[in-house]
Amino acid sequence: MPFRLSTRGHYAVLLMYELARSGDSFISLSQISSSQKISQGYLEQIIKPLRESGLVKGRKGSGGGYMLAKDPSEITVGEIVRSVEGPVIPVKCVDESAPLHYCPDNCRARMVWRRVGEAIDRVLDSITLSDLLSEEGLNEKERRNDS
Amino acid sequence: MPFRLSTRGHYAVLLMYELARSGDSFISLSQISSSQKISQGYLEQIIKPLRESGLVKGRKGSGGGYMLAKDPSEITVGEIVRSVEGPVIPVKCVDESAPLHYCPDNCRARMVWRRVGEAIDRVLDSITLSDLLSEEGLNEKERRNDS
DNA sequence: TTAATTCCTATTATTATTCTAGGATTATTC
DNA sequence: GAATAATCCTAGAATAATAATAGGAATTAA
Repeated sequence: MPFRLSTRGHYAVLLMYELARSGDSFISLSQISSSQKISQGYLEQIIKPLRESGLVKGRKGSGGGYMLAKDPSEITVGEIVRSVEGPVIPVKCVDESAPLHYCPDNCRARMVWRRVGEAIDRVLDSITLSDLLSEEGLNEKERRNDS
Repeated sequence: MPFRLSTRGHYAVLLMYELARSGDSFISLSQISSSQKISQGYLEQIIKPLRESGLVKGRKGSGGGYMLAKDPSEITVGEIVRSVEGPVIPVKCVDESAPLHYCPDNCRARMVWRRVGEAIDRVLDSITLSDLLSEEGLNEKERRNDS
């Protein structure tokens, strides 16, 4: 199926949502692993880039864990997904950073893929963790966008 | 990278674009295979669902090949992509057709994935093969959408 | 009848994703 | 200060998805 998000990005959002729910305290991955039924080792790999891009901070040792490094209202789903999966580039031939973007000749459709990527980013960037915390907020936003 | 389109969908659009360019004559896959540098066997697999959903028609035998079954203005990129790759469902837990959509608990983000899928479909369905034939047409549409 | 093509299915090869294993480091708690 | 609980790090195995190949049957035009 086209345009799938791998579990990596999916779990990353879930993970960040759980941290957002817990506010100002450190939560261990083992807690999230057992509550969300996701392998702890996999979570460790997923949270690494989130830490490196300054979205979460970790504390080692007993009683340690992770917590958000910013207010939930300042973290978008787009930042989370791009942090763990890289930029949204539906088709290689629209990758600006790859100078040798080989594409079977005459790919007139490039514009389409570029626009798809922008549309995805627009949705992802319009939703913050605090929107997810209150379903009300999310639905309001939706109503506003659809009108 | 997230939300990627596989070569299957990419090639399908390329293929349909080539057929659209050639108008009312049958074009063989071997021609497209050599001009676009795509394996002919792979093209055969890709064009099968396109034929089954009535977007192209094939003629066997010498001088045979494929041509569009409708006017290019009546074929959208969305129809092509969904025909060869299935529906746009970024994350399993928003798949309506799968009754057992298991999702790690409390997936508040479902709304996000649903909205991403809709945004992708909106872009894909707004562009027809005849839009691709004239770059002008495509750019005009873009200007209209962005304003 | 021959050549060119679609049409069909199974299998292999390649790549990407998901998960596991094992350990090093750091902090807390007893 | 020792035990424990956690992050932090890397390599690799297992699994799944994607891309490509192979070999042929059926059909049509020349």
